[in-house]
Amino acid sequence: MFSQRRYVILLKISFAPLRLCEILTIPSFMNYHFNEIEKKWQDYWAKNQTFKAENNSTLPKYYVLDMFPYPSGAGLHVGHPLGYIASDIYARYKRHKGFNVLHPQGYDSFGLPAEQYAIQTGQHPALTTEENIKTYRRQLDQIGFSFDWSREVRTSDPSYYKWTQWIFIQLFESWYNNDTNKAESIETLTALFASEGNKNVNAVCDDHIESFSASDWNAFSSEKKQEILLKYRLTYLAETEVNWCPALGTVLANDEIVNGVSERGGHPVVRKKMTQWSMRISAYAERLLQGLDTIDWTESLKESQRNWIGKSVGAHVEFRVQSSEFRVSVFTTRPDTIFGVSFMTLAPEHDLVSKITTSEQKQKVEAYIQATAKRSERDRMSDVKKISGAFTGAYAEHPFTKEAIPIWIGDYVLAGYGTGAVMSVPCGDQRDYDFAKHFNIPIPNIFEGVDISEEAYVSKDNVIIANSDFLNGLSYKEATKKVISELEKLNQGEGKTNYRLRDAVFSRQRYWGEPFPVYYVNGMPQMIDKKHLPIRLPEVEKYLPTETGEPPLGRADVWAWDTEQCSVVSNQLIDNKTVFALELNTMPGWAGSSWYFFRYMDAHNDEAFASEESLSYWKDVDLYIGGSEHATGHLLYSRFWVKFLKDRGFVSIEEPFKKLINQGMILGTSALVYRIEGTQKFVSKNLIGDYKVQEIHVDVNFVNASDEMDIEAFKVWRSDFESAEFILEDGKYIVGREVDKMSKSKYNVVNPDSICEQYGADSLRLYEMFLGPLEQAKPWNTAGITGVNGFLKKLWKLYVGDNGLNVTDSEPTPDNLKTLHKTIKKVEEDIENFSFNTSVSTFMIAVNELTAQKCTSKAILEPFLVLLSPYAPHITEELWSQLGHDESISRASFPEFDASHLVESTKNYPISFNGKMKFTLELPMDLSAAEIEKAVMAHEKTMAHLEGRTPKKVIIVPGKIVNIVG
RNA sequence: GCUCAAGUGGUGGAAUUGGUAGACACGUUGGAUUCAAAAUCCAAUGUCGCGAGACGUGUGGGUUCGAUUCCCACCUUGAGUACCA
Repeated sequence: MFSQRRYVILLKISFAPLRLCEILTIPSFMNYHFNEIEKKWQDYWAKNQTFKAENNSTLPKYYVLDMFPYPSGAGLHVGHPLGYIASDIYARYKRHKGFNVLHPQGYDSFGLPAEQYAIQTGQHPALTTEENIKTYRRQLDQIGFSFDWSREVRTSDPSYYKWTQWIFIQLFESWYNNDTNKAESIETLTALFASEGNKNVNAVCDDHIESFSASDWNAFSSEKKQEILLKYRLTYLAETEVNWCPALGTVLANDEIVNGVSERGGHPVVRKKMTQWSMRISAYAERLLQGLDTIDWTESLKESQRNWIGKSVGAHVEFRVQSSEFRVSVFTTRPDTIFGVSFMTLAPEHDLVSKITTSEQKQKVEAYIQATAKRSERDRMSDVKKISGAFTGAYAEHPFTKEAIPIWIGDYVLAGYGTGAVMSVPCGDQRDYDFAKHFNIPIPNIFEGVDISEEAYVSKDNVIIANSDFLNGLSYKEATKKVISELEKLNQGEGKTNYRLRDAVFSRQRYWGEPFPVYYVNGMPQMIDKKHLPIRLPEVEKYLPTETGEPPLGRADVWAWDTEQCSVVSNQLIDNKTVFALELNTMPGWAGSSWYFFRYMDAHNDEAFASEESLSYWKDVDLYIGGSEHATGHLLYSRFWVKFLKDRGFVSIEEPFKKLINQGMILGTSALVYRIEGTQKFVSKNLIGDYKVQEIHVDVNFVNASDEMDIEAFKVWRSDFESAEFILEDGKYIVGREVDKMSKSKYNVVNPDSICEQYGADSLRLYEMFLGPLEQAKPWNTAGITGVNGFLKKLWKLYVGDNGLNVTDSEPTPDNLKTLHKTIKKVEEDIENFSFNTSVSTFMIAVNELTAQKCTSKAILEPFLVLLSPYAPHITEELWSQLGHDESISRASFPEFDASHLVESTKNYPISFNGKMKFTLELPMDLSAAEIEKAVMAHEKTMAHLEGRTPKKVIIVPGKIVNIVG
């Protein structure tokens, strides 16, 4: 692993470089020249469109998809292709197994980094994106993926985002009917309104919608109607409190915020009221939850979606506020504890606060509200433990006892969840308990035989309610049922299910995203007619949003859409009599990625996002591979859009991704050198001792497999190290190691280009799989690649000898057959279970065995190539063609496993035990009678324990029972 | 705090209806080849012990003829989530 430079020096000082001689004197076909082979077959595949998938076939379909990449400027490092290699192996395997495989690739090419780069350099994001895609494509091509590039999609391509805009219009023209439990055309809603008003409409919609009759509706003005409908549409415009990130100049969705700061850049985020487009994903909360049970995803991923959806079952309860008209409505999961309520708490932002606060308490309450408003989201999160609050002076009335309950405000109650108010039961909730203790509020105990002197009793299990009138003696379940029915009688509550899932904000104040197909007339949003799509991004002079949040599209004078309607809607005509204005926000990053898997089915369709035929043929993604960072973003939004498209009859599937695998991240192994503080002396790792040293990351390419650093390369690396001195151990400088994320700043990035150059793509593919289990995070270490590289060289030698091809028509020996068939069995099992790492070992063992057996039989060596070809497609393709095949090896079918080649010749030894039970011992033929005797004797005791069980077949080897077969 | 996942040699990791722990690879050591290096090949390589042998899968218990595997408690690490009523 020495650098190229060092290698050149070695060549120079050696006057008879043997390697060159070898190359000069020996015919080239004898050695494994991966560079030539890989180039040759990559060109062949491209030219022959070997992996082009057809939309109709008598073969069964199989759709293997990777999460498409965002083409960043840095290009690929060795961590990126991991998932692509795994999916490629699976796709190639499925082709061998006789499936019509769809395995496409594309780019999620709208996004913030291209825009940031544009802001800094003034270069148009489309240009940098194009450049980056070229680099990605070159890097992907050299790894030998079997993608069908004829179906490539780019989310920033107008012919693609035309359909993203189209789907947006569909969402706008739909509402969610709870009675039919699906989205319907907005026309069915207006028909209902016109015939019976909104009394009987059971829709997912905004809160606080006034009720109206049919005649009211028919009398409403057009604007009024639009305003009402907006509250029902699946994408709607609303003034909501959003996560505003001033540094990025845009709003962020909940899943784009990590620990109170923006996921990208780590900038602070504040709450701000803005008018924004939102997606009514909450309508689908229950179906998104239920659907998880029908798909084959990892439990942990399902769990994080379940947490995100956050279903909680409980009750909605209303408390009258004494001597006023107001009611405080709360959501609780513990209605059974209603007799334990000793106070109520409202979020400081709650609407009622200003209305019910008494004049004596006004000053304190206002001071408290101001103090909490000042604290950012992050501060509020960081001192969770601090208890604070204020008494409003108002009292609520208990629905059953009619006792007065003081109403407090406190910032431990969140305005955004439930109703923003809670009924506080200190004996049953720890936060209520702490609050009560802090403000000396009574803590009545309503649990039988439970000590609450130190903390609240929060468990729902093994609890008997006491001191609770008609609930006494009941369990949690019984009491909950009972109290809900009593509340319903009083018309002061009902059973309710709450979800944590919020509607998703869909507007971004950015340039590099999909424009909305929207214009406004008198403030009301209108969809631009579908025939004018796509609405293209206009040219602007500056890509930066303004500080106040005005989107960069506002700078556009001319919109690049040359239709009649354009001239009507264009901003230039804003002074006309009717005021038209375009929507200037763009869509968020997840818009384009929420449906791209359908576009691959029919990527060039101009009439629809995909034809009905292609949609009904390919249906859904059978296998989806990608990182787990999309658990609550992309994977949830995609499922939402698919369910919506199904409801409206555009697709026939309920879930887009049948099986999903998260590949683990490949980490970098950083190398560290130790500089003695204040000097230019570097001390080798094991000699640090008492020196005070400073750790410095050094380029991993200067370090070999035994952690020895190339000192010369280090010195020329950076000018300030030119005069470096070294304290060596055994003449070597040994570096320290540390595992980090791969990043430029740690100098631990390994580029697939240089790996392909030095060892070849087949080695890279095998090694990435060999590193460890697909789903696990694991550090990269280039040193180990010599192992798989050596394997490929051995493989080549097995097929190609000094005098040409080693393969003959000779009969395979039983040993040959055994090696082949155990390999078939293992590899097939491994691929089906996605344990690609262990099959690499299996191949190595097989090649060693076949080499030792001096196997030349075509009947063995030919099917063996097919087994290996998903993993190492280039070398197998080359050998396949040398064996005389005209067609690509990818057309060959997977060899059939035949168990008879694995079974040792056996003889059954029926033995009886205690004169009653009979066991059949299957033993290898070559076992001597004495050994059998010994085996049975050694397990006399064991047998005794088996007595009384159903007789079984016992397979044993000397000294041990290996298996008990039922 | 809660939820989930995982702890095995110097390193990455094998081993499941409970049955020879450490496959395979890296690294290390020794040898062959070479003027020399690279490459290649052979051998050794869990720990202790000259050896027979003993010990050994995070810790402590349990079930079992038998536990890396199953159960309980704990410790550690990683990921997600966080005042969700």
